[in-house]
Amino acid sequence: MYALADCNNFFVSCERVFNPDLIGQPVVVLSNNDGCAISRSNEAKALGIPMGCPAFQIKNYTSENVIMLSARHVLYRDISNRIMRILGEIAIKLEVYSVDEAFFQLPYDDEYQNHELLSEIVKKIFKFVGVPVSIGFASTRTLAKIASHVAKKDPTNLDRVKGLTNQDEIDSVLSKTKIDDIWGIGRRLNAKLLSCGVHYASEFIRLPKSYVQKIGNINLVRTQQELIGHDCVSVNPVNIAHKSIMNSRTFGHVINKKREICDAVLTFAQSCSTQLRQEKSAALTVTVFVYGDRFRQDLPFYSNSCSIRMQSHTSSTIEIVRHAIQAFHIIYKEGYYYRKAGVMVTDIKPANEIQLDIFNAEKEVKHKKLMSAVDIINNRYGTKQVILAPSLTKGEWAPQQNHHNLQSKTMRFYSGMSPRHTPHLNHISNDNE
DNA sequence: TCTGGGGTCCTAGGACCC
DNA sequence: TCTGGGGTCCTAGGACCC
Repeated sequence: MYALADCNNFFVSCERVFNPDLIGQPVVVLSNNDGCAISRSNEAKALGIPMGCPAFQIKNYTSENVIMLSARHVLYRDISNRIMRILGEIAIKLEVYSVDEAFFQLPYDDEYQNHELLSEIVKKIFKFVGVPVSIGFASTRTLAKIASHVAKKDPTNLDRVKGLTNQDEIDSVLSKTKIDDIWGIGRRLNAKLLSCGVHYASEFIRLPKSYVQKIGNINLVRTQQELIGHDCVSVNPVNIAHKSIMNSRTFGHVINKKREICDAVLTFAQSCSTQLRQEKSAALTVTVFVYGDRFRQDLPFYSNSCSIRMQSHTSSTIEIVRHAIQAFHIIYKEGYYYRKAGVMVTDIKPANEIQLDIFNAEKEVKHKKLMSAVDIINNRYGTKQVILAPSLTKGEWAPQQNHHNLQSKTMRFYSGMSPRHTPHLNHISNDNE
């Protein structure tokens, strides 16, 4: 039996932990740059505000005053960790799937016993963390996901736990589950399946395997098998090293000054390097991309990307930044306005599997020592205490975050954490750099 | 005026090999 | 005039997830 624990309206629920005045109000949490809605309270959903709704359009949905908040991902991560720890007390093979979701296996064969156990854990999480969680369980992860959906949506389900173990009940739920509510079926496959006359999960599971493979690919076949009850989808545990690491931002406004965009690229490259070292990994390829403003009709649009393969795998900030800047100079075009840029590192390997480059061995050893000193200082005194000198500019590109949840008293619980999560502002405010 | 960020996997097609 | 069969690897693009 797999269970899926899913936090309800997670980011909004986190904000409510710190500001109970938000309870009962229509609240949305906005993406970086205060761009669009990424989490909505039930009240906001009831007003018809869709996921991803641009912030400036929210008022079109209602005359009511919707509370909009800038996201604070550091805070959400911290609350997520607390919830995962509590789940870990009962879970067998906990798989943290995202910041607000985790799969795990259950200890009992008996549905009633499992239900009781999960009901207790839901209560415990709400008592100790303050975030409402729904849990579904079934014989496969895909069915567990549907069960958790049922647990969340059913108002008569007071303990927010739902088991889908009885075949008649599974059939009944699948006959009411629209195909785009199935985990693994997104916008495109939904459209394709609808055009084939398939509307509900119950219809989807009756399609011949070969036909499903033709419409989609092997993954869609797996999804179908999971709904039938064959366990064949797995999730990547969150603690294994990434295969790619990306850092990118939409700027607060369009920028046409090369120096400023380069400054952003430099910052992103530094973040990628730091994360690589945290994961004890090293990358071979650095990719930089720049992007215009796709919504501005009055400006010519330009976007491009460039990948550079370095001499050897590395996690050295100096090497990665150097190549990122090189790539940036290749794709930057004078005369255009830019709205977004990013850096990605790929071809990642564990650092201990890297062969020392015979021609650069001395430099690599030096960089390694320097980087570990930098990491020690930044870990002890706060991130970005030591950065590369060229990045000491004003950060014109910094995203906007203008909607604060002003609860300074409770925020002291989280001292040392940047409430606004605008990394660049942190280091310009430190004169002793 | 204002539209996010960060990941994974699969497949088709091209280049290249013998 | 006639031009095979079978592999591998890489990449871009498309799909999905939160």
